Amino acid sequence: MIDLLQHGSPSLIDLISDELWRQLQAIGTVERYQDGQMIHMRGDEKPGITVVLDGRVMIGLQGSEGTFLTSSVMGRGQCFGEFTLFAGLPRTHDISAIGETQVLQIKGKPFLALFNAEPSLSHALLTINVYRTHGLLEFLDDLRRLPLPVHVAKFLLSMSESASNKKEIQCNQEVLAFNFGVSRISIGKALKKLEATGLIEVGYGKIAITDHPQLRRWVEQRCPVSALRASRVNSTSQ
Amino acid sequence: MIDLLQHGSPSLIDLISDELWRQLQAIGTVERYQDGQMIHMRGDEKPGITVVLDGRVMIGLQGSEGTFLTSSVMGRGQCFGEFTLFAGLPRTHDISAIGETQVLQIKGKPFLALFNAEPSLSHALLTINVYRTHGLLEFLDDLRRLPLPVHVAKFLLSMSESASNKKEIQCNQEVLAFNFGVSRISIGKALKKLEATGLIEVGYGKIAITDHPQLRRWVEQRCPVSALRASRVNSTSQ
DNA sequence: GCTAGAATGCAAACTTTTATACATTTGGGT
DNA sequence: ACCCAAATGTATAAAAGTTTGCATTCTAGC
Repeated sequence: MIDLLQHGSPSLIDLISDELWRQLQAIGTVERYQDGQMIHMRGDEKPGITVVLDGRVMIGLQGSEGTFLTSSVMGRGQCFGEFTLFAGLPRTHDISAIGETQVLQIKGKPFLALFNAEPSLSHALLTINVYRTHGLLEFLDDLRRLPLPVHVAKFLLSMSESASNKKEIQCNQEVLAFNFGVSRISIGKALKKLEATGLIEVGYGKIAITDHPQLRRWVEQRCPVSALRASRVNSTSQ
Repeated sequence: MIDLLQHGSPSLIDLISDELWRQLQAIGTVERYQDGQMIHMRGDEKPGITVVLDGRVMIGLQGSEGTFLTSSVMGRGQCFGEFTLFAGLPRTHDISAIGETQVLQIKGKPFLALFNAEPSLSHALLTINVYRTHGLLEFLDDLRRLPLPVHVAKFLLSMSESASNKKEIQCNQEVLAFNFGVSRISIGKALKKLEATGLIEVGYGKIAITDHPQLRRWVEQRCPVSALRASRVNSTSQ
């Protein structure tokens, strides 16, 4: 799954202890949603944290006539809503379910109470947000500095690391194009260019990385700084 | 000052109590740097938080040919280094002083101790990072969706709010161009277009907003959520 | 197997952006 | 008041990206 917020950032469930996770579940309520159902709407005033338990949620903005512009997609363990809690502002995005989805909904007050009592929870939240900030900054940097094919290659590498199948990334070119803010045609050209090196293979709704280490080297040679970071995620949980 | 990380996000000093600020100062050490002096280097392993006390710091990457590519500039009250603490990775950027600069350097261990004992500190840090994430996401969204002149206008508006002088933004076109990832020429054209509306005035190393509310309306007319491009980029399921 | 819908490939005309080069303007410093 | 480096304006060719339209390929579902 292609995503700017999620990619590279660890999940809340992975970052906290089983005990703390149980506590969170105790103060929250499980909600079930059908495919396409709205979970939150832009402008909602109720602050709270949501954790995806099962399925996926789509974060974006509802356009006119049912069109939806996605900013982010989150899967199991990912959480969102921190902005309503820590910035004290209403929801900035619409959030809806992809497929049958279960989420844990935790209201602002009980969450903050636990947050104040459990440093490991704030530690985990901070870790997530620090990774998100960092990932976004780096993506933006690359957007400004790298030619499209190189940037795409780098992104594919980093996606493949958090994917279930390391060799193959499940995404169509249109979604990819939107992430990079360019047209499908441009992405197509960039992918063709990469394919010509023999390091990736463009499929139908998927992209395969045929030679991982070689592609990494190819990207590193083309980055102005040796900017490809090791993706070592050591959860500093206590 | 033009900056993606800082703009819109509150400063640490503003977010915490005087008492907590004193405690932070007690466990940190004040360091002084001359203009251009290095404060941290990419790759440094020492984790810690730094708070700018006076002057400014430049966060960026040393390019291949001795050039410095700025990612961010931070002023009094802003803090950085959370990534070294909460992601457990070495410094990802070079950081150097702009002008005579004082910073409060707090080592990882004492900071985390205070962090664990004081929920208001973690609350403040989270607030900062949540704002940063949000600001970056929105900027990225605008980059993909808005024509350059509209995006520039929106950015100028948001900059002017955190500027010392609300009517005038101190920045040259080259810096602006880098922030948007386009050439100086493109920014120049966009600014000329905006100037033609009479809502801003382009000066030498500065941009003046002549009619704040009118410019705001001008931007809103051109990027309402309801009028987003009706592209079928994202279907409800994959 | 078929088939329909989705995804991709491709080409031509086009718009936008870039790079380059140079002229002009500005404003701080001596 | 002058000088000069920095910032901006402008022009043109080249490169990159977009739009449009349609052909082709793939795959899930019957």
